[in-house]
Amino acid sequence: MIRKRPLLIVVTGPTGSGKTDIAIRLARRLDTEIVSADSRQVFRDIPIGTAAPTPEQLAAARHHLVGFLGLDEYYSAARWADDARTILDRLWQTHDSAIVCGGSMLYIDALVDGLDQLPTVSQTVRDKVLETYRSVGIDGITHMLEHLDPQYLHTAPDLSNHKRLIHAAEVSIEAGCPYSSLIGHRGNSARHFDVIKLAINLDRDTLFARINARTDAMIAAGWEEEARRVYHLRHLNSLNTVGYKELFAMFDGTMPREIAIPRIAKNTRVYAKKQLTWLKRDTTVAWLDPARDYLDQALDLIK
RNA sequence: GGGCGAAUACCAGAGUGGCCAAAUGGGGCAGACUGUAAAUCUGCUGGUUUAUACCUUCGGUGGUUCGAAUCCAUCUUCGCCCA
Repeated sequence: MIRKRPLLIVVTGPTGSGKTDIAIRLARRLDTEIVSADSRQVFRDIPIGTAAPTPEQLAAARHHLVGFLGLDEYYSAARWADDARTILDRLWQTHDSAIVCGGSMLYIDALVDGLDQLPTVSQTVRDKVLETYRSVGIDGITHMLEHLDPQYLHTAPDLSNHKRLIHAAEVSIEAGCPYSSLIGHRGNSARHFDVIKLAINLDRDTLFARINARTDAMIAAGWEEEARRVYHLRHLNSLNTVGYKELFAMFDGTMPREIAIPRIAKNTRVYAKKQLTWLKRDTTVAWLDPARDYLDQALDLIK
């Protein structure tokens, strides 16, 4: 297959839908490699709880951006997109295609559609805004934005979301100009590669049954011991994650085991639903039919 | 056989005369999303396509009352206690 432009094949779908297996089959078939698009699998030391590719899977196809970061290291969609681009560009020197596989939809969009250029917020500014939030609450942040970026307050889709308000305030301070003046330009940077997005579409019952079973399997595989080893780091964002939150609460004694384990499965289902909501509005997604062989469909679509 | 208590929406559970289609939690459904996103946030969850509107609900039936999930009678079921 000779292509004028390199091809990026995105394999995505809700958690527990079997993305990794398909990506590996595709990679072997196309003789290429996989870049993981998973905001938690990037971290070291938590492979069980993040359902990271197993050693066997890693041996079956070359994976990138898995388990390479310390739990205390800062990371973001923008950084991931940069890292992914670096790897992909290198890959495309010797391959026509490459695969991105994962369920972190924001990360995938950052790579495919680009993000607006924003300054990286310094720790000083971060602390300052956070201090305001802690002492005055979300009203304090809203008040800051009335001066920093009143426009954002008018257009913000959700004024109850403190994380997003805080982010707008931080960026405005760091950049010295309103956050809203910096965004809205993404997509301007023309891609030099083609993209095909494949998403797995299992029916809800099947997907949820798989998630429930996987939760049990992860526990059986030693998830609790893994979580205990990182318990002392529980305040880190990297561990503000489905599963670890519930296990930590269980270790703390604030949540009984018979509540915690089912809740992990439940919160994973909720997460899967959020991923589906995100994908649903992405009109560029090609949904794979679970009744047919995924690899055949993928290969048909790539032609 | 006798005594007491309880029956509320998918579940648990508040409510004890009008402000109740009924708190709260769980579960479910739907949505938002451009820099820690497996995060964070939002809406709905009796029916009527919309509703500051109407209709049907709080175990069954019958009453009292201008008005009942709330009071009375009775029946049914469940729990506890005494035999």
